[in-house]
Amino acid sequence: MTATIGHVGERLLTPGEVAALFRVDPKTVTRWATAGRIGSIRTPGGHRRFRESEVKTLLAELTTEVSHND
Amino acid sequence: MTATIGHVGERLLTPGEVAALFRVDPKTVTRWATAGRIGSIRTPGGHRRFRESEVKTLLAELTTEVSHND
DNA sequence: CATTATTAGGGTAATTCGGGTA
DNA sequence: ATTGTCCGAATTACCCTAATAA
Repeated sequence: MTATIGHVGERLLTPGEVAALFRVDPKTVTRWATAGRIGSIRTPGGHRRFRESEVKTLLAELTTEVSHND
Repeated sequence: MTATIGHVGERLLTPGEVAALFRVDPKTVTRWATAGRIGSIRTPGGHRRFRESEVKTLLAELTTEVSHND
């Protein structure tokens, strides 16, 4: 059975995975997190993890950017 | 409120469950315990168990939320 | 008692961090 | 202002076998 852990049970992505989705360097993803443009969860060791749902939302917003061309 | 029950009855999580929450390898959770970054209980056989409340608290403390308003 | 999955160990790659720079 | 890269240091991931858990 899968434990129902509310908001904490969100699927998480590594910096490298997020970077691959956006086609940017992992360091850039780190900067987005530092700048507060994307939420992040830190491991006790200091590495970042990102919410898959939030990443997908940001990716969807990129598609919307196309309409700026008028 | 409940009388002085302390930590008795606390739900315990396995290394694999904690690892899934942080999106890390179970071995990494073991290192956290060894390094004293997270408290752990030992089964008579030597396997580690973690307090759910402590894990959730840790997750909450290391989480950065972001409001997407531009 | 037998089976399957998970964990403990240890060792070695791969990733990430942080700062500084282009 | 944003991103990419170089660096050293730290953290994490994957490999194995034996033991524990359920």
